[in-house]
Amino acid sequence: MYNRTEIASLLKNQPIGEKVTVMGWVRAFRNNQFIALHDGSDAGTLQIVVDPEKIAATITRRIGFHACIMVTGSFQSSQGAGQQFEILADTVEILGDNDLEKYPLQPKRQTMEFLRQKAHFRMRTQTFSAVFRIRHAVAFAVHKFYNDRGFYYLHAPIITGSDAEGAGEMFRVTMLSPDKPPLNDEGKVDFSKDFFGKATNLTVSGQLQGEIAALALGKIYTFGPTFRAENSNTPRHLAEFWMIEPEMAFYDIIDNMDLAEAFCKYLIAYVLEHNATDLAFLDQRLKEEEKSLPTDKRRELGLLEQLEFVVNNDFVRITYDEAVAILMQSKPYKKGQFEFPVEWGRDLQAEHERYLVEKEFKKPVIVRNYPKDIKAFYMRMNDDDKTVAAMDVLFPGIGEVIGGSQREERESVLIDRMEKSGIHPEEMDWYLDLRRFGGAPHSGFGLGFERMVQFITGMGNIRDVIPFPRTPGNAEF
RNA sequence: GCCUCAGUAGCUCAGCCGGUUAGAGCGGCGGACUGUUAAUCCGUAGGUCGUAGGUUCGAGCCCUACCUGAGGCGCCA
Repeated sequence: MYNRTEIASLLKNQPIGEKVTVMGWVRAFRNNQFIALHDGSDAGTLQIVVDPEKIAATITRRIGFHACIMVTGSFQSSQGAGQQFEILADTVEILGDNDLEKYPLQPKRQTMEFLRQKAHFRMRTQTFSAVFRIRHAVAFAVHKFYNDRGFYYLHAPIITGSDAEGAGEMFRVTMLSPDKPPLNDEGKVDFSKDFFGKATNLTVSGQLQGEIAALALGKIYTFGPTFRAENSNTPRHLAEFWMIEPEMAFYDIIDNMDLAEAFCKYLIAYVLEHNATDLAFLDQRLKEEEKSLPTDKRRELGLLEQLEFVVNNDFVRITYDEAVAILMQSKPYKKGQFEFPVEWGRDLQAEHERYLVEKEFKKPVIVRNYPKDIKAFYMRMNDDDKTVAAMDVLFPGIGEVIGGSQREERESVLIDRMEKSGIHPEEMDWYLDLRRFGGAPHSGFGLGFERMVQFITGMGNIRDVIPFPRTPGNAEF
């Protein structure tokens, strides 16, 4: 076995004077003498000092950018100013040469677009290793948050047979021949001959299954991949993304909003506490990037300042009615600068949401009680008979990070809403059963995992916070 | 799906009104360097100008189509 020590452990335990072995990749080799080595265990690098009298030139010649090496030597306080510790190398062994004439990465700033094409190498960069360490931390914090509050982790199915989830275009799952599928009497594809005996798709939401569980276990959450076959080409959409969907019995829309706000703040606070070095690097990266922008296009708050601000301030809570009233009083509305009309009954457009979050309140905003006609059938009808108990959490920069609602628990109202939405109640009999037999008031929401990671890391494009992005026309790796 | 912009060396870009042999920085390669921190210094090799047509005496530059990428919008998380 390898008797090696991780860099993170050395920096923590500081075994001054001890002989240690480290393995990792070269980030820089300066003055033919100083190696900056990283092994993924820590955001930073460890300096290795090479004495040319101890290490042969045949070895030092091969110490290049991102070459993999093993070093044995003594751990010491550093004489240089840039770092606290270093290893004085006794031996250096090349574990993996790197042919720099062919290697695409370079020790310099490279664009996200270029690195995205090299997804098998991009995690080696400081930016992406920081992003993916934080992605891990957020995922872990999700489980910790719910576990600590008595929620059960429910594994919703990836392949589903229900076609009424209503959250967007679905990817079909089939084993039928694409050339000659079996046809029924009407000349249409006969999915009864397919693997599952019916048409099946990749899930667009675990909510409906979540409701089943919540009405037995009380409080549950799902956390898994979700698929949307929408032709969405934006920096905020993926065809395959991860979603967290808590569902709670005996929660009304206000309880639901309280949980959503606490959840967002917890995730951010967790990363602030556990990934300070990574965040500091990303904060700096963002500041550098914004230097090239005109002053009015720069963020008002730095990344760290913004995260602290969100954790330490209450989200603004307004109703849809209030949102429309505020927008109608706004300068851009009066000057005719909005592209889309503001009118009760129309959905809020991205430009309207951005005005509320970034100009009017300058903090996260929760809008609730939307007109029934622009929201899904399962959302609970309010007493005014015009709005439903839906809520969206809007974040600066990325827009909607959470969408949720109190669910309609009254069978007759639900059937009425289904019929008006063009959904056949008989196809969702099991869903109606939940109301018929011991139904309970309940609520839930969905949080887009990548959007939250995007907000926390300050990355501009959602494709840069998931290891292998799937978008229209792209499924590499 | 709609709209806008872009594609020139490995990367990031410049290239004037269409006019000789297409440039720079970084990176690579060769060399120097025993305290460097985006190391530095000297030298050097890299190009079918996204693809296919067209206009023209002449196209990196103008026109058309397509491909790819980015941004905005819509759909949403």
